[in-house]
Amino acid sequence: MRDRVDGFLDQWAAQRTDLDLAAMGTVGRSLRLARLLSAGLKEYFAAEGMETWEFDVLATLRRSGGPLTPSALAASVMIGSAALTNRVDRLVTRGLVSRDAVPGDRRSLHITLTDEGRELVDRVVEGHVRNQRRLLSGIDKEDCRALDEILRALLVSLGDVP
Amino acid sequence: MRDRVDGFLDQWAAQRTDLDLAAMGTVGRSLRLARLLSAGLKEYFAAEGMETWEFDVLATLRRSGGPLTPSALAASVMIGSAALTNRVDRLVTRGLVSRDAVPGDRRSLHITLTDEGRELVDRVVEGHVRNQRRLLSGIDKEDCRALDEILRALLVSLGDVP
DNA sequence: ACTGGATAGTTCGACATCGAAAGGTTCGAT
DNA sequence: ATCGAACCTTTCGATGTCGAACTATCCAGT
Repeated sequence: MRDRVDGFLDQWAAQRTDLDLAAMGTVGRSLRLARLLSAGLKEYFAAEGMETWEFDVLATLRRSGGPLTPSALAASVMIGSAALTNRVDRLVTRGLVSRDAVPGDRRSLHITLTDEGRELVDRVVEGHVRNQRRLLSGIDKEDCRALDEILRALLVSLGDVP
Repeated sequence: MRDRVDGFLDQWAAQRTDLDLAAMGTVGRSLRLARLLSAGLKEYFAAEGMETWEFDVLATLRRSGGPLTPSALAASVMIGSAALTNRVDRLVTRGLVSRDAVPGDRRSLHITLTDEGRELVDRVVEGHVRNQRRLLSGIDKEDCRALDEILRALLVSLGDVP
């Protein structure tokens, strides 16, 4: 069973016999997998009339259990503060979140889920986890657990720690 | 050893005790790893005075061993044809590739590496593979092999086959 | 109090990407 | 031969993101 990355590596091996390509394969597969998974997630959200970024923001608020500041949201979603302002604007327009003053610090804000926003994310997240299971259904439970542990070790080694 | 994704899952578990979050962890880690790896690659290319997309295009041409059409390039790099036109324009300006007519089919073109482009990619790819090894140095060789095989199986199941 | 430096969020301009439409070219069926 | 369908690439308009500049607010040291 060969994937597209195997093809890339074959091509490189034919052109440059001096390179050690093992790492290139692993990195290439990781990047490629992420693109395919993103596409798979997007597909489900689109079927729910939603953009991926909308779910990202709403889900971050939902799982945190309370309001978040724009800075915290931006950091969590891994985008710049400018892009976040834009996203919050549109979510406010759609009535899914609200911008509230923070008592005690007038520089800051609280982004809060509205009832409608909360109901939406609570409904959509259920199909979302089903969709994620579907995307991973090509490998068995044991491989999934092994994958998880290796990915965690790699993430930690790259500094992705709390 | 816990990563950021473990934190996300804890938050979800605290808010929604009814969800099975295993798949969410795996997908989340894959996406997060890809972002960190991309950042790590970008760092090296920047040190070489290069953008990631430039290496993508040049490397695709280099490993294929000969000219490619814009369509083939766009498919390989996973971008739209419009974006590719833009990229090729800039690479032509920098003298790294050329656009040549295809004898026998005037609809199409050949994008060809210039000598300068080929020398550049041949030099940069060596540091690139070293950099990739560095990014993966947090896990041992055996885990790397296991990771590779699981990723390949997953990619194939998602349709990423030649 | 007051002032200088940090912090929070928004606005602005530049830029890359995408989808759709357009402009040329080739191939096959009549 | 010719017409239309299929194909390849570029152009165009819209959108989303980023970095930098900007405004407002807070805090620490004098």
